[in-house]
Amino acid sequence: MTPRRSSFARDRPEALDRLFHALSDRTRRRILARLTLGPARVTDLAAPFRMTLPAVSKHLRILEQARLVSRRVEGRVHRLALKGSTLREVETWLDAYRSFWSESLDAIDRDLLDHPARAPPRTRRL
Amino acid sequence: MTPRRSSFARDRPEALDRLFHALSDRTRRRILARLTLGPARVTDLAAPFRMTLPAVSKHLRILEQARLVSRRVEGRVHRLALKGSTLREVETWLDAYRSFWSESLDAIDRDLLDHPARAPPRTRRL
DNA sequence: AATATACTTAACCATTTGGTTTACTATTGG
DNA sequence: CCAATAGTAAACCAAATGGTTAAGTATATT
Repeated sequence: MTPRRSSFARDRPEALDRLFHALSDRTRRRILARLTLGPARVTDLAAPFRMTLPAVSKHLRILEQARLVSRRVEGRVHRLALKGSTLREVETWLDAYRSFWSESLDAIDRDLLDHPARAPPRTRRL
Repeated sequence: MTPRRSSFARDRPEALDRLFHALSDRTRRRILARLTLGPARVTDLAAPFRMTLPAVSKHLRILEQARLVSRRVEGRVHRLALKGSTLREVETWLDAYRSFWSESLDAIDRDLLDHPARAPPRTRRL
């Protein structure tokens, strides 16, 4: 078993993987927040951070590969801009789960109501 | 700014970090999708996957620590359930960016309109 | 032409991740 | 009591992550 498949299940980190992974780092989220104010150069984006420029450069590449930012090279300056449209993909993914938080109960609670385990079977009030 | 901080910025992976990281794995997203159908036991959740039970167990722990699933131990069975309410936190985070995709243009395009670099300054049509 | 500026690339490192196998700890059922 | 079942824990491993320093490549500036 485990048919062909070079190594593990991490062959090609599909789009959502890259997207969520890009968002899972606080530095990268701060960069995105900064970019809501408008496009910026790499040096400017790096300024607020205590890390070196190459470190920020890597973060930007990750954001770029996740399609969360776009890059325009103008001479020696790289101008980064937010690609808000990609965040809509997160929203789209979330859509499938929206009903699970617009309902007032989490699944576990619903389950409790359906099959009360040892709790008194009276209607939950309060 | 950025008060004492022992080593790097990875002291305590704050809630959003854990949340997005939990979502950045395809296996974990599939588990969440499965849980929209209702609570399930570990073995059942593991069944569709080609990995071992301990591997799934680890994924579940990550989802649990991200507060995306809740666990109820009933005898020797662990019953996992979706905690939809946590996904609302992702939605809340996304709120700050909503205007950037409801507008028809990405930031880079807006910037092009504001400060046309070398492109002809005529109104973009098409 | 020479220097400064704006970045990236490369090589390296410690830690984390996602998987494995091999124990181990409950519970449940015969 | 004994065996099967449901799951975690521990030890290990290769690969990825997030950072560093040092070097390299263009483009501006003087």
